[in-house]
Amino acid sequence: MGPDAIFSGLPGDRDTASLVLDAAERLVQTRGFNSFSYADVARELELTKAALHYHFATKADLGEALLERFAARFASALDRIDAKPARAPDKLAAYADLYLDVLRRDQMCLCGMLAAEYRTLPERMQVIVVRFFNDNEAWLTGVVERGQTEGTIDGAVSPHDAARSIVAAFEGAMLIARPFGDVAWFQATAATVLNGLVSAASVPARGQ
Amino acid sequence: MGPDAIFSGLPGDRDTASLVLDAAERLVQTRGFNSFSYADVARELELTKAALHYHFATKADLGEALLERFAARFASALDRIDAKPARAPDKLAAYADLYLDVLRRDQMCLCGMLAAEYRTLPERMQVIVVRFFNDNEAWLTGVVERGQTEGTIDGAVSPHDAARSIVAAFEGAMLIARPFGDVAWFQATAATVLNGLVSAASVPARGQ
DNA sequence: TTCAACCTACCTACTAGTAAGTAAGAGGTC
DNA sequence: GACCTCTTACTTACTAGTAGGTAGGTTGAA
Repeated sequence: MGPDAIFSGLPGDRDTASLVLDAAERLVQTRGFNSFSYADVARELELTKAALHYHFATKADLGEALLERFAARFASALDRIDAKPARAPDKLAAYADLYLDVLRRDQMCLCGMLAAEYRTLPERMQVIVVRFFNDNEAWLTGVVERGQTEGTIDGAVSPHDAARSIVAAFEGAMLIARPFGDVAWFQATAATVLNGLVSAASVPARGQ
Repeated sequence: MGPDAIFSGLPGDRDTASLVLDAAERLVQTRGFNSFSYADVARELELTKAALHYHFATKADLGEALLERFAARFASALDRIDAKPARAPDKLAAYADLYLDVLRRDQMCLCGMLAAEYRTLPERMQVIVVRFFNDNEAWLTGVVERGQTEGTIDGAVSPHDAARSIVAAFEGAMLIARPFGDVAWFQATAATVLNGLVSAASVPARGQ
């Protein structure tokens, strides 16, 4: 479904700046922002550290560019889900697949990783991380609301709370599934959470 | 309820090794394992780095000791919950309070933080982190099972899956609530998740 | 007098970041 | 089409500072 690499930037552009962002992104999502260095990226791209500083003067600039690109790509992934006519549970499943794609590459969600490191991040990066979670919450709230209107989502839960529990569960499931090296851990947990939100009326039996 | 500081080691012992662990623990839970240094701890305790190396020869040793102490303290916190006669939903609420206590200090769960940094950790630390999540899962599975037997937890969900969704949601909620600087974010999300597991039969109305 | 618990003084490796220089090319002018 | 200027995308060689870690000496109490 949809083009691959929605979360992680597989090289579409071939210009150096994009390649730097690609490498840095992968490093952040596997090791963390504080646990990779310009030297790591330089080695990988067979450039010098100074060349990287030419494109991104400081590590904070690099991090910011990373987040901006990620936010744009993520927003368009949500747009793509919105574009298809589907009922809420299917949209939520598609949303889960975004996470799953990242986890399959043994990576953590970029903003999830940066949330852990939050207190050590440059201020402008902090702002974008918070915005990411806000946007997710808003998008999910909308999906849940429409699901309740169409009768596919349990009407007893507040859409806002439901949205929060989805982001929290998905981020947490990713965080934990990665040390376990177990993609199925994420899948089962995500399914359980989403199942709990599905309207009893719209499902014949709730047994597994 | 219960003694304070179940997650974080407020100084009970006054010996240097414990004080080092206390300081390191707080630093890990706010900044991460790779984002604090022996120099940070030394400065705080007004010691030299060499003195720290006397107590914990390497940073890996320090991290391991940190995890062992944390695991022991966490296990005894779970024992304390088990000791009180209470129904499953109350035990799960008490479990949520363990997380809440940490978050109130603007800290991340130790193992949650280390899960994010997993790929950069010394091998022996990795093993303990995974064990922590396994133990949590096992304990929660037991609570959910007993809850289903006593009729307080919805019987339709597999206890194992329910347990996983609880750990995931709590860790994720903590991860996200911290950048928001909003303890209520965690509380609302945790309540939503737990509410979703409570048996419909045991609750008169499910509205908020 | 022994020994735990330090300290001084260091080391090597790495961190982000900078200064100064350069090869290759674009764009305009005569 | 030859010359000049300016830009892009780097390089080499460096800085100050920090990382974890160590060798060897000091101190005070049992």
